[in-house]
Amino acid sequence: MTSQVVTRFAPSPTGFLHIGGARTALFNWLYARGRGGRFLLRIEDTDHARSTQEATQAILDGLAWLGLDHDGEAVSQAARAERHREVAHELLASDQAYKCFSTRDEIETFRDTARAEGRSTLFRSPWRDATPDQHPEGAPHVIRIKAPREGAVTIPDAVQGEVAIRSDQLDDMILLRGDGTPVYMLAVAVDDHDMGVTHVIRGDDHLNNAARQMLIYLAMDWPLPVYAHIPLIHGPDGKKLSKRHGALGVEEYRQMGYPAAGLRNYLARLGWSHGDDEVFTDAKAQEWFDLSGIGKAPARLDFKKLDNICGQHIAMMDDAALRHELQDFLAATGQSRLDEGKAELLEQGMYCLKERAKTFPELIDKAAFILSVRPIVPEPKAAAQLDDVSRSILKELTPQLQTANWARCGIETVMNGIADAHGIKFGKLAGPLRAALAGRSVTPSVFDMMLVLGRDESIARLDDAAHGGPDPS
RNA sequence: GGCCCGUUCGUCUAUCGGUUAGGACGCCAGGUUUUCAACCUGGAAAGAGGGGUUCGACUCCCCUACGGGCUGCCA
Repeated sequence: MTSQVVTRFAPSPTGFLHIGGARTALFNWLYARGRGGRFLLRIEDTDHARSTQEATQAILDGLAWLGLDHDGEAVSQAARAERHREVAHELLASDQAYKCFSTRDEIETFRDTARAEGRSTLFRSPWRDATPDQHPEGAPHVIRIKAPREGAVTIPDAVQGEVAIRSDQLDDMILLRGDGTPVYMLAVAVDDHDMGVTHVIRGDDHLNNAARQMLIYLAMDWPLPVYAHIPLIHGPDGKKLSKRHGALGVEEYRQMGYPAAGLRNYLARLGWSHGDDEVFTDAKAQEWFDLSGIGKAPARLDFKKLDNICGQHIAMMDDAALRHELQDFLAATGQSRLDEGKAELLEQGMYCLKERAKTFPELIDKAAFILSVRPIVPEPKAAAQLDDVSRSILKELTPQLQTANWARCGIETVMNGIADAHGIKFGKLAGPLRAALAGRSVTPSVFDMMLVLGRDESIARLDDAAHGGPDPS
């Protein structure tokens, strides 16, 4: 293999893993994984003031939960400062960068007058063509790149097409600050190159930056990566995603009980499509994902669709896997895990629950009949179903169930028999049975509940209901 | 202000010069049903506006409007 695909996700550790960042990571992951490539992680922690260890951990946790595994250790950008400086000095040596002694005040003044005169505010340093003997001895200075003054830089972008930025829009950006620390643009270009990144897939807020970073590639004579600037995600109102839209961090989605597989699927479809395919596995997503399928317009978050996709994923998930994810969800939300007995029963009953839930809390709610223990205390609505008449029917029912063939058809036969004997339809019986078995008026099928609970537990619950009540005498 | 990017049903999107503009979510109606859900059937619903180019534009070009981004010794 001559050219292995290498992608990367490069978040700055200033907070939790943003849902938009998660999608960027997903796209990079899908692209690399679908091509037998490598997916790298780089923490852009060069801003010491804002970067925190907690944020780094939160990002790592978020990626882990989402199942976006990266290859190798996460790279700390800050730790590579020496290498960034090295490149800056190489550029200086080859006369493609220069020392600039302009002070912040001077630059400020330059911008003010430029603005006042309606000219470009891009700073033009007077030091660009100065010779070393003109440099003030030991004065503080930054190192700037010599950006081309003529022509344009054209970014070949796999999503946006060829985007040309005229040189008069590009200033001699700073490479090394006055204190010698490297600036973001330098660090990104150097790191991407050194890490062998072949495809830079990132938010289109970096589209303009790509031209600046290309300047470094060009000056160093490095081969360019393939750029793919993807549109950002917007809130349901079409505005830039912000706190008022609710959930921003993937951790919040986890807390809400969305399965990671469903979130991956939903996020993948946001801004990317493969014909009419809506619901798919990771394997399919990896197989299908391609830069050419990415759209150019920003997409809005739609929780209704997220719900639906997640519901479908829960429905198609393996019962044992679902059981474990549910336990993890409970633990992650500070709830206690189910004991093994309940968990086992839940797994057995999963077949009649999983097609009814879009999130884990919903699944747990639907599983109330499994999780609750006798005596079942019916909710008001369910209690209303247990009148004297239905109680007496339940009393009749239990002995018959005792000897019934404990299978769907066997139970059904008994139920229909009882209903017939009382000249009612089975539907009339279902309400009281729900109340007795689950204490609720909305439940899965009564047959499924009885099958999952087993003969003894079912009969015990029916007995409880038949003999309970406000005035048994 | 300058530059860059974007604009198909309410939402996610298909279409890559010729289609009754397709699908999905949601919504509405009907059906099935043992409640809810699920499921089945049907329905309403779109090319931002204006100019070109062309035999023919959602599709190509220009303008406008709107939205977003960049324009830092932030990342």
